[in-house]
Amino acid sequence: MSNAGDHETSRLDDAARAGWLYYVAGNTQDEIARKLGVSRQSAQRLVSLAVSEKLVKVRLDHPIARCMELAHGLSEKFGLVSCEVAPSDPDAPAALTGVAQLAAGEIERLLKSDHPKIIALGTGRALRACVEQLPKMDCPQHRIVSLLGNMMSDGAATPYNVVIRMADRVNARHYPMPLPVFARSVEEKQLLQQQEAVHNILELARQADVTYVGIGNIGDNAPLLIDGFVSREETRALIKAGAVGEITSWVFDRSGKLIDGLTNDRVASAILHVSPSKPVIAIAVGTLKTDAILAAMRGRLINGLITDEATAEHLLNH
Amino acid sequence: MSNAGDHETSRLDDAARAGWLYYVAGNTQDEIARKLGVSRQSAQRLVSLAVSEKLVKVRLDHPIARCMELAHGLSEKFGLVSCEVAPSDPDAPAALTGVAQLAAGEIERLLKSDHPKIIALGTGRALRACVEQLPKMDCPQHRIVSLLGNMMSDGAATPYNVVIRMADRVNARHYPMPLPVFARSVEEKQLLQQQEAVHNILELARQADVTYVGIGNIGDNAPLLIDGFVSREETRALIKAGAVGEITSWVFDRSGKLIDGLTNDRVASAILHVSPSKPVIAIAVGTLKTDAILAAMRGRLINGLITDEATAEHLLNH
DNA sequence: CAATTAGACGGGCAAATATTCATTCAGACT
DNA sequence: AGTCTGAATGAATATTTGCCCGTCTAATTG
Repeated sequence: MSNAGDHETSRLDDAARAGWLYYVAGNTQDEIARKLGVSRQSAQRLVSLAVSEKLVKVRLDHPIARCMELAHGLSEKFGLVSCEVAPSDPDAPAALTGVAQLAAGEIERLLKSDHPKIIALGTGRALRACVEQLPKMDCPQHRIVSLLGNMMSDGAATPYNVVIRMADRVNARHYPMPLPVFARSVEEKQLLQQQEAVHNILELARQADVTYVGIGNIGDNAPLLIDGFVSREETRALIKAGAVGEITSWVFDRSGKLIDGLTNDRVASAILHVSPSKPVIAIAVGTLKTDAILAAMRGRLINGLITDEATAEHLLNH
Repeated sequence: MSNAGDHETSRLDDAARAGWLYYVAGNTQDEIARKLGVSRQSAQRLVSLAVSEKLVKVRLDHPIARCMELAHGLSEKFGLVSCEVAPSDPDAPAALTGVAQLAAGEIERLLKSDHPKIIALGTGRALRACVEQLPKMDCPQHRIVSLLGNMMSDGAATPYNVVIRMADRVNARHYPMPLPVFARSVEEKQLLQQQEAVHNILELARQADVTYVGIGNIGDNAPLLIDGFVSREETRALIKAGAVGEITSWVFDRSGKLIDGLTNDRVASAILHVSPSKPVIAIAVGTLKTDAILAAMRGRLINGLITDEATAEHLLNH
């Protein structure tokens, strides 16, 4: 017993020595092997033992480090395939620019690919801000498709038309959806979606390689209400039915399940299709939205998230 | 100006991201390159930037780490070619076993070499304890030579006969010095050293590839006094002449210079020869000895040290 | 506006590191 | 004693990393 213990501790001592020489003194494993009088392989084993035994602790002195940890934590906890957290600007915690730049960077990287991609987009302020950050590019190989109508029910254009703006910037083929966001009735919705053009666009959206969406909360300050898509009475009914958030106007409850009936009967938007190889990434910032974001992640409506530090903190602390 | 600053910070941000992914998340630089959308080379540059900008801090959670730091500090401060620090046992701070094991390990490594080596040894409790830790070995290729006589002036054997004990253990040729430690007079010393055998041994000692010695303090509890080599009056005279320590009975002052006259006139031991390729390593423990050790290092009487944590701390804080 | 120059970039290659695998060795158990 | 087992070892090999160098870009200067 005492022998085994001694043996173990002396091995750990050596591991610590090797770890120190490697990480602190910057020796190569060959040098460590020489100094400790063991073979190079053994030195390597000692170093990796020091790591696996958690003897070496690495810390990163930079605000970004916290963001990386939060992103990692969110990915783990909610099984996301992709998660990025931008530093919050303490002066303007609600500002979108950090997140918008981060998301724009990711999209830009995507667009640089030579392989043709289908990119599906929702709407929303965050997404709009992000598109504004995109540089001029020339990407005729890609296609950008809208997930939801660009009209109000009365035919007016919707305020945050992301697809057209983006296609404009990056010069890609694009497919805005020539529909209202909500049909006036279930029958009208079916009628509209039977049009061949609409059908094709919905099919394209289904095949999208990546999908970026915003997330809206439900309540007095809900985007859907503010932008005039749903009435105050409808909002009340939705809340009563347990609604906490919406993505492309599809309203869902606390567990991320779509609400049956009510406005969802008349939503003309494409339905989301999540799979690990076809990420659906939400861009959403703000503590008001945490319930909606949490629900969307729980219900696997999304499998990717781009947010800011403050929101990420809230999400990890329920 | 603001552009340059922004550029720099965003570069550091990326460096921090890369550093985090590399050191915390354990990604390879290829993966980082893919995730950050840059070339592998750039990812490598970012990681090394994070290191050179001191964004990554490594800490080792193990008592050994402190010892390594102390050893490093001592090497730097006193230009040692070799320095090792053993953890002090808090229960028995004066115990030699930690240091003895460490030194034995180093000697064992040396003995494992196939190249014939000449190893010169002094005496002392520390060295003796160290030799006791050596395992049985078979090293006929090496030679072990004594730096100083193994007799009292009256012909009795000296108490800590290290050479014979060690040669016994490792089965090497050995050369004990058939002399008293101190001659009775300058004339006797010259006479003794003119013997051919003694002359050869001294020459061998001069050529030694490595030399291990103890360090003694001077004073009421000096080994030289306790073991009966010098009298109380001689000790007083030595202290008056500025003596603070001795190595192989050669007495030196605060700055590491050998004392002129007094007992040094009659010392029959070999004189130490220090050079970077022929290290002279002291094995010395105890806060009583710090002055002696400091002096020996200052005067370049030694260029290597094996000690324990507590002593090392004292040495570094003057 | 042209010339110069500092710095970033990526290809290619050598060094360093990680992993696999067959072998050895010490201790446990029959 | 013989045999088994599991850990440790070093050779071989695969992967990863670090660095040099020619090229390119963009900013600065005359």
